[in-house]
Amino acid sequence: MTTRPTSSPSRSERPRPSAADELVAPILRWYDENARDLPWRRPDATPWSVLVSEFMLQQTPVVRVLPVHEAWLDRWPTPAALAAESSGEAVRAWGRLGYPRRALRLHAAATAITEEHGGEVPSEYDALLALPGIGDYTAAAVAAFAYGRRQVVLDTNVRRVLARTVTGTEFPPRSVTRAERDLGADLLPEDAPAAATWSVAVMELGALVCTADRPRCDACPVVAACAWQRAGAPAYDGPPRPVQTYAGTDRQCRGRLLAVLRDAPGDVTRAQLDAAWDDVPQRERALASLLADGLVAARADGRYQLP
DNA sequence: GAACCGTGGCT
DNA sequence: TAGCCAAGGTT
Repeated sequence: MTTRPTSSPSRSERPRPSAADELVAPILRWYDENARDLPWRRPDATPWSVLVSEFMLQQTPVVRVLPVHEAWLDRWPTPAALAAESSGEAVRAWGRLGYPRRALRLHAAATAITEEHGGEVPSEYDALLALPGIGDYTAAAVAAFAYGRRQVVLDTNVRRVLARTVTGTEFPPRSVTRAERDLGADLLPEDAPAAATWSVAVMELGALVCTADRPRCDACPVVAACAWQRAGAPAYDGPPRPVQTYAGTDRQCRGRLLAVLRDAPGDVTRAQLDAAWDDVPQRERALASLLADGLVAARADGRYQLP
């Protein structure tokens, strides 16, 4: 940390002159005392374990990921082990985590890692980003958490914490903005390992304390410095968030059809699939999309199976 | 940028 | 109850 003279131009240009000093150290201390003991955070966790966790954690709560992640690593301890099996086995092992295309992409990523990276999970952001199913967040997260690289990690937790503590709004913008990236880069500690710890610490604070609804501000290590709290915790006044309907949608229909395949030991008949959903046009549409996605395979004998 | 892609727990 | 939310990515 550096001490800036009060007359420094850089100080007057910043809305919160010492945001880094006020936030980083307290949050690191808080994390040291409050971090959950998660398998993919342990010292002996492999980059593959971290990668698998990041795929599974996309839009899925930790508690549901834990048992599937453990079984997955037991069965496929390396990318090559997964790549050696059919993608259908990955879809089956994915269970009910949701968004089963992630299982397909994880299998594809394992194949690419095996064939193009000698079986080792890449440590470079760009190489990770080029893998199937890996976008900006996951590439940064794996580089930081598996390899200790210095990366700006912006997930929904980090964005919400920064929106509140620094920007003073209850929620971040709908999509990541340049301002958020700049802020993330500003706050990131210079030292690479410290930067990685900072990133996971902010994520943890967002997951456990600075939650989307009913944040536990009484337990927050930076409540005194929080711009949102200082402003009186004004209610969110941005555009309404789109309601995510589910019942009766194609997504639910796809889920029902895939569950039939997942729960069957081998292949299934068309009649078995038909029994899972009444609306015929919707069922046809859903099955066609599952086939197009590669989540279901049609057999020559008219039956269906996982790929 | 918007739409789409699962699932289950909570309030 | 029904909306809301959970470590996003792809098209």
